[in-house]
Amino acid sequence: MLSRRELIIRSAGKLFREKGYAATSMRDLAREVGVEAPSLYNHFSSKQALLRDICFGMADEFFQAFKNAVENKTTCTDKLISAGKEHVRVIYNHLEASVVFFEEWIFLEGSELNRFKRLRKNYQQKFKALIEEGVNCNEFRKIDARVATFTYLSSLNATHELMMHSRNINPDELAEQIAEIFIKGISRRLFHH
Amino acid sequence: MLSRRELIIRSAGKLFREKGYAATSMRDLAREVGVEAPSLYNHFSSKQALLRDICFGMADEFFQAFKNAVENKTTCTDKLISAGKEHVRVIYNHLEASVVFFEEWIFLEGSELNRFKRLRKNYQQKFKALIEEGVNCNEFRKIDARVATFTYLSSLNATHELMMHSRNINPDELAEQIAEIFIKGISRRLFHH
DNA sequence: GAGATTAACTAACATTTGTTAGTTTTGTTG
DNA sequence: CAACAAAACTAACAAATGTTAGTTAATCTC
Repeated sequence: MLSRRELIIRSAGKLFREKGYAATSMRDLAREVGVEAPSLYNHFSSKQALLRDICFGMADEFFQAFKNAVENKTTCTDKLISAGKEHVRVIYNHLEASVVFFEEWIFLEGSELNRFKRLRKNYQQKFKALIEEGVNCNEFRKIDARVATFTYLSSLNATHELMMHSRNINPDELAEQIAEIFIKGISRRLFHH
Repeated sequence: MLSRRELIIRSAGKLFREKGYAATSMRDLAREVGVEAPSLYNHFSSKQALLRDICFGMADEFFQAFKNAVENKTTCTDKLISAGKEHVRVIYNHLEASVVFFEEWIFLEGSELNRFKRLRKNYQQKFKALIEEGVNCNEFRKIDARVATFTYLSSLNATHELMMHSRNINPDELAEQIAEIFIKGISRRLFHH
């Protein structure tokens, strides 16, 4: 059973994704939940608080997934593939919220905005570190780690668009294919993996 | 010299990128231009018309750039690299408007929204066709062209974020690096190109 | 079943929104 | 300089916004 609070968050995620945070009114959200707008304030202190919960909730998910992904893996290649898979799996499991996480975080206000940016940078940094390590130990070619990180993550992030439009896509396979292209692209030898 | 109309479009691009279409008011835009809000209506019939001009103007740019990119190129590899470079160059030359093109088009209304989606699909199709051709003539591995297209384009599109934050990046070099990773990733032999 | 908590409701608020009407200023052309 | 067009202005509109106040219904605890 879905708690009231959970239902509101989920509905907010749906609407924020469809119409964007700014274009979604509390009355829109209330209609979706099946309630009058002021009732929402019994569960959340503000519209901003809803966005905050979604964005930072998703941040937690991504960090947790990364942690699980890399443990028990040895090579940078394996770690990057696994992290990519887990990343896409999080998106798949939270299709609506993850779009909010990717595209609506700009509407976070004040210190929360900065906190969010810091978290995001931190997460990217984890991927970058793996790539740099791979370069240093000759697992990968001498590439610009910044550009490579960026290339990999933007491909992974964009999967939400694919999965949104055809829900029966297998996220593991999708991530696998992206990872394969990327890893081959930065590897020393072909058929390395 | 910047025509009045041009100045308004450019300011709208800047604000739509910074705050999003929905969260940018005509009064915000007027302040940016240095004028009162109703004066804007001497140049544009509505807020929506501004968005329309930006989005479809950018679509033209991308299509034109692609056309220029592939002519006089023979292999699929060369075409894909060149198209990638031109694509990133368009983004670089219109940093603000291109972000609007990528992220704010959802606020297009009615038939314009559908027309835009069609254009976008059409453009992606051009890349996909190149990749499929490359697979058929054994230039590339047997990969899923849909996923590969998607991987390449999302990396290219995301460059706006990088270039926005450090304007002195060389767009050609950036595109070159991304293309190199991607092409190696889908090629038959390493050091093929 | 009394009392207390939770969560819904209605009514209303001050602002902000895109846009129109009508008027005045500015700049160009004969 | 007269005439005209372009583009600015002020005032105002109806609608929508996030949120608060105050109240009532439902649910749980003892």
